[in-house]
Amino acid sequence: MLIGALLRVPARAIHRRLIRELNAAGFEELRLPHMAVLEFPGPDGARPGVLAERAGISKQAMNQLLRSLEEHGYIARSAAPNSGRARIIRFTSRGHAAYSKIQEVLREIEREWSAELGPKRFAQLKELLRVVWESPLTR
Amino acid sequence: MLIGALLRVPARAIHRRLIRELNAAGFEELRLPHMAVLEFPGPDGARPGVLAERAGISKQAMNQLLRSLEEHGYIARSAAPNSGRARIIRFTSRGHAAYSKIQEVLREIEREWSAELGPKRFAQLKELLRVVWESPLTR
DNA sequence: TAGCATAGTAAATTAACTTTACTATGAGAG
DNA sequence: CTCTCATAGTAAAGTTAATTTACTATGCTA
Repeated sequence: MLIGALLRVPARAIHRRLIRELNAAGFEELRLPHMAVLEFPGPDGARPGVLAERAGISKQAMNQLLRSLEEHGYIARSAAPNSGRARIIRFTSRGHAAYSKIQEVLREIEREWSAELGPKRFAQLKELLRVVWESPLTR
Repeated sequence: MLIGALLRVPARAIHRRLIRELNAAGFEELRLPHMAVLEFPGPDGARPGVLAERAGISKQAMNQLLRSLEEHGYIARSAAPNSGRARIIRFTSRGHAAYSKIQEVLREIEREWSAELGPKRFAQLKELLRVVWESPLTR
């Protein structure tokens, strides 16, 4: 089994479960594409262009996601201080609640994995992934 | 850092690199959605409905991907033996070549990761991911 | 053999992303 | 100072990809 499938399958399982549990928790408008905005480290305080780059989509596509999230009351696009053109994304309270829910589900998933692998091996797994993350490999 | 981001970011990096290198190697029609068909363990010998379930998309969506891949000469949809309605997907030689290219790129990525982490830690990482894979966690 | 479930397909619709195009701001050259 | 050019953000149009709806053909079983 090559590394592609080994990473892809669990990553996708987590993604789908997040959406499912968010929808069940009352955040019904959230679809998979919205996760590009909400996932770690979240949009709060960031600028649209930075979010687009993070997510690996165009600024225009990000703008559509942001507009959608704004219409549904998750975020606000406000003018940045000290700058005429820059914008800053801010969570509304609903946005904060959704983001907290995501964290909560992820922590629950971590508990489950930890139970399955044992705490020691789970910590090892996270540590190895962190090393990969911080290396130039993922850029 | 929670497990979601730790898995998602490298998985996406691999995904994008695969597309990039496939396109550069002459498989120019392949887009990201096609990967749902081509990624491990590949469509060869499988039935459309099974592929759809694997990829987590509807049978209809899978059918569109298969038609697109058929039009571009990667696969053939042939009637399954001993059954009137079932179909079997078969790689053409071009499809085989693309699939081999994917394997090749993945092995190159594994070499890079192995060099970065060291062979021992890389083997550990794969082993831990394999345990996760085989557990009920990813279903 | 009638009724029903399943596999596969297709058309229409909806959703999501890219391409193209524009405005406004800011930075630097002259 | 002001002209030019690069950058941030946005929007509309067009394209691509997905779902929803609907249908045919096959096979099972009551």
